[in-house]
Amino acid sequence: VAGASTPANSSRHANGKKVASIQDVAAASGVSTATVSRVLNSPTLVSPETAQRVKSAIEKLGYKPNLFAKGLMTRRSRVVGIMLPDIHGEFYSELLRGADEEAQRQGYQLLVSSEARRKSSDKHAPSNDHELTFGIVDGLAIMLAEPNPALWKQARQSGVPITVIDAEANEPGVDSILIDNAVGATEATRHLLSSTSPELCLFVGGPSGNFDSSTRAEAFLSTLRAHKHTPMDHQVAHKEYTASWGYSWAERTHKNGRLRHAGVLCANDEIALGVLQAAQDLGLNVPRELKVIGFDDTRLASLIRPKLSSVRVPMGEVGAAAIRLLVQRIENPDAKNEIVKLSTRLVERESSCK
Amino acid sequence: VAGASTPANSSRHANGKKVASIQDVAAASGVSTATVSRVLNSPTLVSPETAQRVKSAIEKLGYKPNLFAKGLMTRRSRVVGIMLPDIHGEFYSELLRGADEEAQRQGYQLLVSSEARRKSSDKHAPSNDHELTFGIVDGLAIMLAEPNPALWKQARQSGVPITVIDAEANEPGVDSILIDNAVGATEATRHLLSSTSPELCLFVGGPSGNFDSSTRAEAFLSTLRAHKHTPMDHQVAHKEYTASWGYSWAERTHKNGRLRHAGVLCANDEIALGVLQAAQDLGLNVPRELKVIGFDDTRLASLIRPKLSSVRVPMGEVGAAAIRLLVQRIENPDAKNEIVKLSTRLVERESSCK
DNA sequence: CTGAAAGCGCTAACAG
DNA sequence: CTGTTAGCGCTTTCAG
Repeated sequence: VAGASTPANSSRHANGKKVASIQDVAAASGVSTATVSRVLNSPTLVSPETAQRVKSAIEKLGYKPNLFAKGLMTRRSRVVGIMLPDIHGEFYSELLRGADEEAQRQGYQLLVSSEARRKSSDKHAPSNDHELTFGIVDGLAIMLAEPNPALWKQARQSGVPITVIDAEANEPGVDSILIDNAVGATEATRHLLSSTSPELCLFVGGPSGNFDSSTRAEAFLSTLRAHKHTPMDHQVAHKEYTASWGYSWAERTHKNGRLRHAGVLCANDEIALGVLQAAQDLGLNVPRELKVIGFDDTRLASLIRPKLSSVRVPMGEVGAAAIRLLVQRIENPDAKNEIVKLSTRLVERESSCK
Repeated sequence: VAGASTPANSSRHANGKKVASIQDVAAASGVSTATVSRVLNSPTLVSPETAQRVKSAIEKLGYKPNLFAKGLMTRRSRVVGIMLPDIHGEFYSELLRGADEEAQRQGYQLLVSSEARRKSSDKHAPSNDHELTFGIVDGLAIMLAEPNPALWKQARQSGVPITVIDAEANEPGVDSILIDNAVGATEATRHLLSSTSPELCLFVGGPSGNFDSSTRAEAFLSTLRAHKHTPMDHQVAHKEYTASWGYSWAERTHKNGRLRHAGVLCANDEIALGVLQAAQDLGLNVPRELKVIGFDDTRLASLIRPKLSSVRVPMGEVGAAAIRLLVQRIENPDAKNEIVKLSTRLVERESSCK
């Protein structure tokens, strides 16, 4: 085994470019492939001199380990997947950023997959899009904003460690990240109640099946009850997470004579923005004649005027926690289940002050 | 080779769970592994009866091909990487969505990596974070919003096909997606000029090194010159892509007596929002006493009041085009270079009308 | 149309 | 500390 200095065994990429393999490095540095492998993976096991020789060969040849071959042995890719209902929007975007940062911190790459993908295609076809996702990742963080048994089943079947965001998984070996919507929603409702009587407090929700939206509505109602008020049907409405829904809701409510002097809690900031705009168009002064509180505390909230009070949801931390738990489980599959509950809190701004 | 119906050769996941291998399927259906492989990859080469038998075995065993082994042979992962300066924000978020949708359409998964990752860690350490990214992906779309030779070099060395977003790569085999900032910026400037004299037109830019921001500024200046005006220094300012920069710029400009009756083109919508808010606080009516145009046409633009005129940049399409070109090149490495230039256009709203 | 056999590039015992 | 050896699970000639 001579210290040949030119790639002998070199292989090639799919596109035809040749790449050095571990064999080439071994040959070039006059050691066995095992030693090269050790230099890379267990440096303590190899003598400094040999290590140095191997390293220069690696450098010279521009050697990059073939991750497929590596993964075939180690059954690890150092890639984690994250599956979200959608990728776009302030909300998911911040979550994704948090996840990406944490993945980076842990030395993992992030494979992103939005569920929106599959919606666009045939809903009924049992698409196997995700098998690919599942196949290569070491673990999967999956956000279930509403019930989705099909997706859940598919994820479980994949066999990789899973972390669930936003829903509680009662299965062994599955960790959960929960958002404590109740705390913030209660705080917000109490804040409204400090200047508005219970019967004038209103909740404008998102999709009725959405976990977050319904938990927020529930907390709103409980708080009203705690204030000796039995909520009436019209005090809670559900539809979607958009400004135009907020706008139309406000118009209609105003027509019914119920908007002036109301205190409105919205299930997200966009809805709140719609309400705010309707108020402006209807000539209602916020906060004097109408108090509005949003949810999520997206950048929007502090950017618009009047500045929107909003319940802060730490989306970045949610994403980070999901990845953190996931990596923990990947590296220690038998650890006991963990549930991280991230709190929310009201950020008071102009739109709700007395 | 009997049709054993229980996994004989079954292997296990990293977490200890056992999984069926192609061998198990072969045994269970009484064929060779080669045939199983053919059923999956070249169905035409195998008789319908055999295929059926194999398929049921696959189904029964819940067999999923091991993508590492597969990749080791095929040198393909069907994963493409996308590397962005940041993940968060309306802008990148929309780009990412477009990329994800296109990847889905093409049957690829999307591995996301923000450059922000590395900034957080030591800037000087020649981090090898990205080797991982590069190692497993079949190709890489990389956005270069400003010069970054180090990253570029690393990407090129990886050997995988590359598509560049926002910068023109003059290297063989590298495709580019360009945003035609000039068209929209010119259109916007002309629009301002229709109601404002050239010396009252102002440009508020983002970071001075940013490609987009400087191209927009350049087009702004050219248009002024085309209108027989020699721009003065104060007519263009650069700093950052934030509302607070827009706000402070507007305050200062007002103090200098140059804001009233001005026509302002901003390098993005957030800056424009800052200008709008300053105008409001300074008691300037928009659009009567001040015209403002943003850039990017993010959701923000149509959400705020007055509604912001803005130059629409089709970020979703940028992301989609990047992935489309990339996949094309992966599947046909020797095709000639392609440059896709996506156009921009002014969307007139309230903030700039006469 | 199907099987046998040869690896892809790497890691991980097991010896020395 | 280092080399030898035996695969990981799959695809792909090459023969039938």
